[in-house]
Amino acid sequence: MAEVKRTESFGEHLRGLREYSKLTLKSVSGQIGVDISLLAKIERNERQPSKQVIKEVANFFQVNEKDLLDKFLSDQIAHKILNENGDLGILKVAEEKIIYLKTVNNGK
Amino acid sequence: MAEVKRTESFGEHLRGLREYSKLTLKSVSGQIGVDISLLAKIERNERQPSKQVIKEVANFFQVNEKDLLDKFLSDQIAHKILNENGDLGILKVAEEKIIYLKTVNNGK
DNA sequence: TTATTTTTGGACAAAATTTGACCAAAATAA
DNA sequence: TTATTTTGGTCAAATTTTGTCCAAAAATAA
Repeated sequence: MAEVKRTESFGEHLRGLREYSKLTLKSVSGQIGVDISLLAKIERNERQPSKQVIKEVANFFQVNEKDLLDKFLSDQIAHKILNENGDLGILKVAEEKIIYLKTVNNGK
Repeated sequence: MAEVKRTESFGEHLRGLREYSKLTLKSVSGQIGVDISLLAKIERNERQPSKQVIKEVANFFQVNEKDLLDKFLSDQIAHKILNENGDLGILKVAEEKIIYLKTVNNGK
């Protein structure tokens, strides 16, 4: 199996899965029903995958869908902070807010 | 000065600043040139502040603009993870990605 | 109480962003 | 070369976000 790199982007990961399987974009795009050009752009992080695409890709490559979604989410967060020039400390604050909101909205 | 609560949302913070100053929405909205209803919604986290609004608010209340922006950013990240049901571990991964990308894109 | 002020909630169109689809050119492989 | 694969760009449709406006609700003052 391809090695797991934590800093790898969603697109890189997806491309890795496909190349490891020795499949072409055409083949994968055909089987999961996603436009070939769109899929190529997702692999290059030029377009975002929809939830539907993430699900189909996970099924197709037999990987955990939640893990894939989380990988995509961490990409989005990293890029948001990078292009807003946000401080790294934001992440700790965000974590506290999440924990706080989870307990406050407990039940709801 | 009003106490600093780390888990406080951007809107709550903004409302706190205004109430601490004993000013009405009308007064503040008039002085910074933002529609009163929009400002009220921002305080209730029903609308997002634009960068411009954040800047004007920071100037008006004499608080650090970057801190305010970071407070807003941490809100956005917290909510994103909460409504995508993302794992808390995402934050650590995002941090690694940010550090990685900063060194990789060093100079650019 | 009534009158005034303040805040909220919703509707609306304009603007901005995101989406999937398509096709031709570029790059790679046979 | 030819065939295959990947890339880069355009496009309109769909979706989301934006600021503005107004009326109702809530709070405060008289």
